[in-house]
Amino acid sequence: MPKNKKPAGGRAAKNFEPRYAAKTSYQDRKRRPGESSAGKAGSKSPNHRGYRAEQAESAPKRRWSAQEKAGRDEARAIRSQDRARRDDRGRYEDRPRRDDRARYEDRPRRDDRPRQDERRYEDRARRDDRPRRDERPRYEDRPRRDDRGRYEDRPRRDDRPRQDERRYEDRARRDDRPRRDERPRYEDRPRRDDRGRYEDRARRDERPRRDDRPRRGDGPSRADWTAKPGATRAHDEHVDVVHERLQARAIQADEVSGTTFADLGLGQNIVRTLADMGAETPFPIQAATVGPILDGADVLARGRTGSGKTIAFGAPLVESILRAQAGKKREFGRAPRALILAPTRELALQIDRTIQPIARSVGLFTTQIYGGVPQARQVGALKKGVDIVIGTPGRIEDLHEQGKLDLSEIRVAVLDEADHMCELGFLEPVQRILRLTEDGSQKLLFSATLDREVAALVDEFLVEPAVYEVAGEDQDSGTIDHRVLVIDHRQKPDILTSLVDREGKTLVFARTRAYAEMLSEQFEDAGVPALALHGDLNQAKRTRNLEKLTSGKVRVLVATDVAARGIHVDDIDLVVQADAPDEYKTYLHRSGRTGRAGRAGTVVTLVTRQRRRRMAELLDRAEIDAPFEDAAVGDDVLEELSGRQVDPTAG
DNA sequence: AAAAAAC
Repeated sequence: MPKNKKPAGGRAAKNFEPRYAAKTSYQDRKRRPGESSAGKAGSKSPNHRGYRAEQAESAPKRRWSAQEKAGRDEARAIRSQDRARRDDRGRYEDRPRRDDRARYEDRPRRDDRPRQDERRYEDRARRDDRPRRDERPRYEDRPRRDDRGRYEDRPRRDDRPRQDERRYEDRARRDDRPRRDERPRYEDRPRRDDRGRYEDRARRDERPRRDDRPRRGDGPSRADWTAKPGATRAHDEHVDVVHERLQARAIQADEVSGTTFADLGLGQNIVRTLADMGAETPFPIQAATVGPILDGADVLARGRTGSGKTIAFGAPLVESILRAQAGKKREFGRAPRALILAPTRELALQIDRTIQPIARSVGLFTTQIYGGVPQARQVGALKKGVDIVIGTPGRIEDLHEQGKLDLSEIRVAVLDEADHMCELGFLEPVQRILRLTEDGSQKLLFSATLDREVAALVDEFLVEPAVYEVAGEDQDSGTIDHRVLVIDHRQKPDILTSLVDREGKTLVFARTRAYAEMLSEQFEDAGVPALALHGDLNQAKRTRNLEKLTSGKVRVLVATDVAARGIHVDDIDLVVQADAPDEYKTYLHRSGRTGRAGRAGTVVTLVTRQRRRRMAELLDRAEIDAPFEDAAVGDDVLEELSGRQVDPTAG
């Protein structure tokens, strides 16, 4: 394949230069240890091979000590290893041809120059011809570090706002920047007043309070949880902060039934590709958001897990970019026009798998930009030019800082799992990235759990955003059967093994990487093939293990919350939470790995007696009804949940 | 507190 040859040739060509440069290090070999490190303060400990007594610094030239010889031999050994390694790089064929070199006869005669190993120190340029060692500025006399521009004296950082401290208020005023009017105005759309506008959302106090609704048990009220956002309990326990829900314009499912993707404004090629992917007619969330996105509005959308959010933003995004590019040539090395940010690499990869075919159907290119894999391919794609970048914040910032990713022409930016992207650790990189996009770029925020947590981004980046959701589509109305097993802690391993020993695909969630790893090994040992998915694995393994679950080569995957959000595997029919989640949102996302696109699924959460109440509170916040039942090893409930036949004669 | 996210 010429494709393979090209990079190889390129590498060889590149190596050509450094090999000549390598001569320098060959010359280095003539140096003796004493000189090469002249002036440097040797090791202070007498037993160290680099040890040089203080007075050696100024002492007259003398013979090599045994110690120095040993040091020299060792240095030689290291250098010859280096040489061997060098040889591994440049291929023999690529090295300078023999004919290019001076012919043997023409080279200095053997006798004219000492052989490498015979060359003696004395044969080198005479001391007198060179600056004498003692005449050279001594290390001590060289400009002191302190004499150079001191860090403190350099232009103060404080003179300009630090990147992460730069506040929205300090930025160019909106009015000073290109007007948003260049985009199709959202106002021109019909039914504008029907929208739940962000600004108009019902104020907290005006809405029915959550505690007015039927509650399970007597846990702290929602008001208690939200009264002081971020407040901590007496001990260092994590607090499941419940953010105010955004009021949305609820799309009635029947309101959009009968609508087609074409009706929504998508072009023929895209519609056909969607159909090929199995999306014949739009899901409600898609019917709700495609129009506004095509109109250029900033959109917040909440759609139940597995409700088709990726297409809801992906298809109109491709259509928008296509329209904006209309009539323009596809330039080599063009800057990307759309950016999709995701919280995990797996999710970024998966989004690309959905969007790439849609984009390609109209001649647009996508690329994944995420960490854990070599940059070269990603940079190569960017050099050729892509239209849509899909990735995770770290690598995107990295490539931007390296000048390899130009974000200045991004006109549509999407945050998938937007509320998660607003959490500690994600928010700031996301803000920095969004600030790099084109002024007035369209922002789309999607999540199954979209709440006021995204306020930090909404207030800075979104203009008159509308919130959409599908009426009656909260998590509890879905196709998922929620169960809580109250167990004895000591039986947990056996109960887990019993649950996962089944036919269907099972996703097990563990709180830590170590426990996820441990559980997968435990299942293996018990004869249930299982793999792990967590951040301690290299990306190749992560990708492979998830793929093995998708393809069915393994039916049990034990994961940390890296797999909690967005990951779509068609037919996971059981989710087991080996550790109960800390946050109601985590519960919703984890459980959303099953019951995708209307399928049935079961979520089993294991809790100990002590955690019972906390779990009840969490489920209350998640607005999920789940029966609690005691379970022990061998109980029928384990058989039932795992889908194994319960023996009717067993009583 | 853990997990994720860059080399």
